[in-house]
Amino acid sequence: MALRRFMVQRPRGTRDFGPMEMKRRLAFESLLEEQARRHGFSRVQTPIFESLDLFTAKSGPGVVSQLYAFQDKGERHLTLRPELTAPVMRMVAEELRNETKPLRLSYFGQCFRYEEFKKGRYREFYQYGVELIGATGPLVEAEVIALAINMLTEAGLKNWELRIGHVGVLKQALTGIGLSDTIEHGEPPLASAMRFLDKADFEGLRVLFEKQAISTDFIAPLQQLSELKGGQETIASARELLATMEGVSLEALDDLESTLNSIAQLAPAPPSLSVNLTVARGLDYYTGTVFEVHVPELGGEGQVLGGGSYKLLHLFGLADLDPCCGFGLGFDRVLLALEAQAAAEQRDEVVPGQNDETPLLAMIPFNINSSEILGLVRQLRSSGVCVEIELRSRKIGKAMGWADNIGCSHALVVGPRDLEQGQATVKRLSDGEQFPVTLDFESILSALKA
RNA sequence: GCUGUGGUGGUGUAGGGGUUAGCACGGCAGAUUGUGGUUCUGCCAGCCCGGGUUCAAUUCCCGGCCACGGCCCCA
Repeated sequence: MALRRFMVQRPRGTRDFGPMEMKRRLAFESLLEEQARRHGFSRVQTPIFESLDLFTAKSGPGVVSQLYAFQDKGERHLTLRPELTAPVMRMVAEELRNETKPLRLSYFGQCFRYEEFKKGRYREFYQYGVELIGATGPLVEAEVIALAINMLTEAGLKNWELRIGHVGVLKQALTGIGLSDTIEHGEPPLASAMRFLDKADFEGLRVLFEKQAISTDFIAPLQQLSELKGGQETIASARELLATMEGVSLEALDDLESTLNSIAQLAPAPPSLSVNLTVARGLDYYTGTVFEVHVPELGGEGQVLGGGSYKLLHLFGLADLDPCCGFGLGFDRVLLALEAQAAAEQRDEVVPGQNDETPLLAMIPFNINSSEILGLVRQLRSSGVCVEIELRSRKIGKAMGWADNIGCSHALVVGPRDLEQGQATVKRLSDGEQFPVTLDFESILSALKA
C-alpha cells in the first residue's frame, strides 16, 4: 500500500474491532445485559474521564503512574478512568442519594491503564460490572455471586474456577487472639499479619507475634486455616480449627457458609468451586466475602472476574450505605477464553446468539432507475427486514456473488421486465430455490419467510 | 520492573547481499448484456522505520516502533 508511510497507527495497547468481531462483542454484551436485567440490575453510565482525585482517594497516590492523567485547559487534574467501581460510587453519592435502596446497578465501558500490555491485558480494555448498594449480608453477596455464575454459564464458558473466601475469617481470628487494628507506627499489626498470611510468610508472622506478645501456638492453626482449599466441606474444617482458638468469633465463617448455601440455590454449580480463606484480593477496602473467577486456558492473565463486599461509600460521606457488594468482569478476557474454547472444539459460534438469524435481502436493481424500488425498500425495512441495495451496478451474475459473499439470505433482482409486469422472483441463496412474488412488500415478506 | 521470540501485498506464506521478490486466499474486471457459489484470463496490492557496514542491504549489524509470549505487579 503506497500510502502506508503516511498512515497513522493505532496507539500501543489499543485494538480495532471489525464487523465480525463486533458481532460477537455485541452479542456478548447483550447476553450479560439480559442476565443483569433478570437479576434486577439497571444499567448506568459514567464519563470516560474523571477527576484524578477520585482514584487517588480510592487507591492512594501510587495509582497515578498507571493512569492516563492530564490537565484540561482550565488546569483541572483529570484522568481517563482506570476502573468503574469508583465512578459508580461517585455517581451514587452525587445523583442517586434519594433513590429507593437497595440499588442494583450495572455498567459496561472502556477503562484505561498505562501499563505494558499483552494477551488479556490492554491499555484500553472493557469491563462489565455490577454493584449492589444499600443492603448487606450473606444474601446480598449470594445474589451478586449468583449473577456472576449465571452470566458465565449463559455465555457458555467452560472449565472455569470460582474461588471464594471471606476476609473476615482470618481477620476475626487474628483480632480474637489479640492483634490490634489500630496504627502505632505505620502499619497496624493486624494488617501486617494478614500480609504475612497472604504471602505464606510464617516466619514473619512468628516475629510479629513475639513482638506483640502473642502466643506462637496460634501460628500452626492459622497456617492450616490459610492453607485450606477445597469445596464446601472446607467450611467444616475451618470451623474445627477456629474452635481451638479461644475468643475467636465464628460470625464471618457462618456468613460465608450461609452465602454458599444461598448461591447453591440461586445458580447452577460452577464447574469448579474452591473455598480459600486467603482470597484477599489484595485490597484493604474489601470487608466480607471476596471471590474471583479463573480460566486456566488464559495462562498468566487468567482472572476473568473479581469482586466482593467492600467499603467505599464512606469516602463520599455515605458510610451508612457501606458495605456494598459488586464485581467487575473482564469483558475482553472472557471473550478470549470463549474464543480459545470455541477454537479447541472447532466450534463456529463463540458467543451464543452471535449469528443474527433474521433474513438479509439483497435488492438488486438491474438496468432500471434505482429510485423505482426505494419505496419498496423502505416498506420492507419498516417491517423489520434487513435490506441491502446493490450500489455498484453489477451485472446479474456478479450481483449474486456479491449478495452471497456478504451473507445475504435472499436476493431480489428487479429489472425493466419486472417493473412492467409488477412481478419478480425472490431467490433463496442457501439452496437456489426461487419464489415468484408481486412487487409489494407483503408478497416479498411471505417469500422471505417461506 | 525483568525477560524470550518475531516483523515480506488486506490475510497466510516462500525466498534471499545484486531477483521482473514467488505462491495461495482476497478485492476488482472480463469470458458470461436477466439470476451466484465451479473454471479460465487479466488487473490491484508487499520486503516496519532510522542509522551503520558494503560498489550494492528487503537480506548482515545497531537502535527505534510494532506484534506475540514467560515472570513480577495489579484498582
